Amino acid sequence: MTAAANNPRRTPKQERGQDRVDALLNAAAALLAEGGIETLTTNAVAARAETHIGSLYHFFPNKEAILQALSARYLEDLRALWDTLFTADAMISAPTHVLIDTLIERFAEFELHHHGFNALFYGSGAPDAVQAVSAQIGGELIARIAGALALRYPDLSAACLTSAATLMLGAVKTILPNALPGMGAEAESLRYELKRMLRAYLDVLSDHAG
Amino acid sequence: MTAAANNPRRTPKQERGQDRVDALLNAAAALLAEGGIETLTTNAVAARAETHIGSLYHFFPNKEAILQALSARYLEDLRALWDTLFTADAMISAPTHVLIDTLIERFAEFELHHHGFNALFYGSGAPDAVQAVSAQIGGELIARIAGALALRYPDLSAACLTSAATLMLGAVKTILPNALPGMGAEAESLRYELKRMLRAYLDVLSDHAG
Amino acid sequence: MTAAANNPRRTPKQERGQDRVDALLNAAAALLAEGGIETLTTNAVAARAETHIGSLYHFFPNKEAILQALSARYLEDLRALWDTLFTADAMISAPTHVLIDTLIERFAEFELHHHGFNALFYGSGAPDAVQAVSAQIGGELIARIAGALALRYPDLSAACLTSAATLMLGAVKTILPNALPGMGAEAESLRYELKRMLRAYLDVLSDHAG
Amino acid sequence: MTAAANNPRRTPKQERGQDRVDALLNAAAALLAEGGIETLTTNAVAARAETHIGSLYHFFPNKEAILQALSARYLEDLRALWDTLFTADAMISAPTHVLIDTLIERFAEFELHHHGFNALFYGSGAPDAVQAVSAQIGGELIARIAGALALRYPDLSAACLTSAATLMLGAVKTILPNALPGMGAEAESLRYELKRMLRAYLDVLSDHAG
DNA sequence: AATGAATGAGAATTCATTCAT
DNA sequence: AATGAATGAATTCTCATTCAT
Repeated sequence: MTAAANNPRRTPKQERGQDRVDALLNAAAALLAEGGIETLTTNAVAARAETHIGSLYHFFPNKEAILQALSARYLEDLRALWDTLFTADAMISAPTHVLIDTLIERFAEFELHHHGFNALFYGSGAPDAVQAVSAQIGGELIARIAGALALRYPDLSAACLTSAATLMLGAVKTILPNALPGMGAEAESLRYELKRMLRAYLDVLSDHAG
Repeated sequence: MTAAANNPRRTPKQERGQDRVDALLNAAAALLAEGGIETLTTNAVAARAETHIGSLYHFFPNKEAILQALSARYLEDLRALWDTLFTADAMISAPTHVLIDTLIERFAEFELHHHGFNALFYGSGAPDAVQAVSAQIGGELIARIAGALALRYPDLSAACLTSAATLMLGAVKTILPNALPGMGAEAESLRYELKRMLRAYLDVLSDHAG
Repeated sequence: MTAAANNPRRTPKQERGQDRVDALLNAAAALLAEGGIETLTTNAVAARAETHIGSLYHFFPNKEAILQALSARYLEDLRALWDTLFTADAMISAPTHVLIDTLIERFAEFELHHHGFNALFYGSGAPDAVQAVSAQIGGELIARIAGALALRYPDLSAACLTSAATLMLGAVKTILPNALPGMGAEAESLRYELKRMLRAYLDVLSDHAG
Repeated sequence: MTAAANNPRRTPKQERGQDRVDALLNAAAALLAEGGIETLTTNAVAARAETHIGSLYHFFPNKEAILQALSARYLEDLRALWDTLFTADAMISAPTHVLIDTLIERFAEFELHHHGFNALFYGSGAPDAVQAVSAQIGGELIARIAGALALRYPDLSAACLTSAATLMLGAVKTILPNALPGMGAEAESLRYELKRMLRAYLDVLSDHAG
């Protein structure tokens, strides 16, 4: 259960191996999207990836390692997305409503294209393995949000920035999964109000002594 | 077998039964508080309640029923609290910051006094049984929040009120468990920012066409 | 893996339960006798006891606990036997050859009547679980032998007595399983020589400054 | 693929093969010494030898073959040692205490220098594969001890000699691993007593009608 | 009603061995 | 010969639920 123990059992050195790893992660993501962590059993992952339980353990030392690898893949894509959207320039000069719009809409898109991300990131009452992975993603996101806010609101204290980031991420992560495009009128309304709330919050954020 | 049989005034059966049910629910709540849903096994509940697995199934048809009963108990207390705090009068005439303060502080208190409530209500990536129970609590709370908001913002559409309520509850439920009194400076800061966010949101809520 | 964790999961309170426990231990002993620790799988024990794997784990928290319970049963019988044979009187006044004869023959009998004892006690290159149990039995036996020798050779130091006891027990435990009555002429010869060796050793034991 | 092919003097294949075999056997010995037979998995052996599981199965048809090869290597060294120590001359003319001293001290040394030997030879409750290998080593040693004793005690029957050899080897093999130099005072005492026992036994051996 | 034993499907993980490249 | 991915039976252990007493 140590960090070291969860490294991939071995780095696949053959193409076949990398394919398998991908197939396994895709299978895990699909299961996560469909039935949540409850249905994510190692046997199910192997079956879904059309391989065998032994192969799964050839590449991953245990179940948690699968979740971590999946999380790493998500984080990578998330970082790439972030770097595109929230450049220093944008954080300093873009109007608030644009920032918020971008945040919500592009994150919604991300979730639509990354099955399983929700189950992984939004798991609160979940197994420790998921909690850990979720915390890792959350930690990085909070740091990034706080960092971006710092550019825009340079007078705020670090503590205040972190709280604001935590708050904003919390709101997004709780609401967004039920407010994705294509989920109906209620979802649209929710997304709209979520934006209003975040905008209103950012508008008062600088009033703060920090 | 003798003393009891000769005692005409022994505790009525139903009361004994209710005691057992309470003990079982308390046990479930304690387990939930300590180890989350993962550790809430039927055998553990029975053991913790100092009764037997057979007895548990006398009173509850299955595991989910325990969670539902527990949820019902929480809801009862929650309703009582709500009725005290958010009367029509208060919703109409109290200043926004008082409403928000009350909401956050009294809910925080509630959570501190209701072990296991968090695990039950805040479970996202959790077993279906918990999801269902959580949705039930959430549904009622959203209805009440929306109803209360309707008194204060009579021009808003039902859809908008529901979205606002969903949003507010979502923010509270995600942030509060990590922002309870006694959890340190970071928690205080988080609670403070949470209040600011909700206040800012309410302040813009009436700007809406609905 | 702690000692506490290996206590019986619960003390069987119904007759059926104690029967099951006995059946499980007998099954474990039989498997041990027939195929050694290798064949002692929890499923095999349950099957042999004509019960189910779940029942096994109803009574024993894990595999090691089975071995420990079995070991406890053996130890009990062993203690009873020892108390009969090696009274203080016998240790002081019986001729050496009688003591040795008694030791070998009665222990041989014990082994014949306690299937599985060998596999449990004589396991050197075995799983940790067996090592531990074996060490427990060995420790008690060495203490008893040393204690008995102390009565007979009061001038010897504790260290010398312990070494002597270790030595004697080691010789017996290695040789006896291959030298039981009914195993043929070679076995008889071995048993005979074993007695000679132990007698010779006891005869020189008192020559020691200690 | 080029340099090697152009080098007419590259290492002959067999030698490379022998190197691999040696590396594998050393790896097996190391694993045996460190964690016993339990940790000796084929994959672990390959990894430890810095080769691959496929290569292992190039040289050994199965796991048991590794143990047998290792055993053969030990036997070779053991034979060389034996031939040095227990010449016919020594067996006939050396004083008993010198013989016993030599036996114990040189065998102890052997064990210190041959990691894994203990696990292989002293395994009683162990997998069949080990049992077989152990029996092989034991058989040869008993034959040699019996043969050597025959020179010293020409009147004894073959049966008696074999029993005596079995007995002596049994005592040594059980006690010695816990009585090696460098293991502390208790170990010294044990080794001392072991010598006394064997000496006492040899001293009475010739009293026998046989 | 109370007790607690019984059931068995299913979960995670291991490992000797095979085989395609 | 070397590499390392593939295979899958076997193992330990869990837990919701049923049922005999």
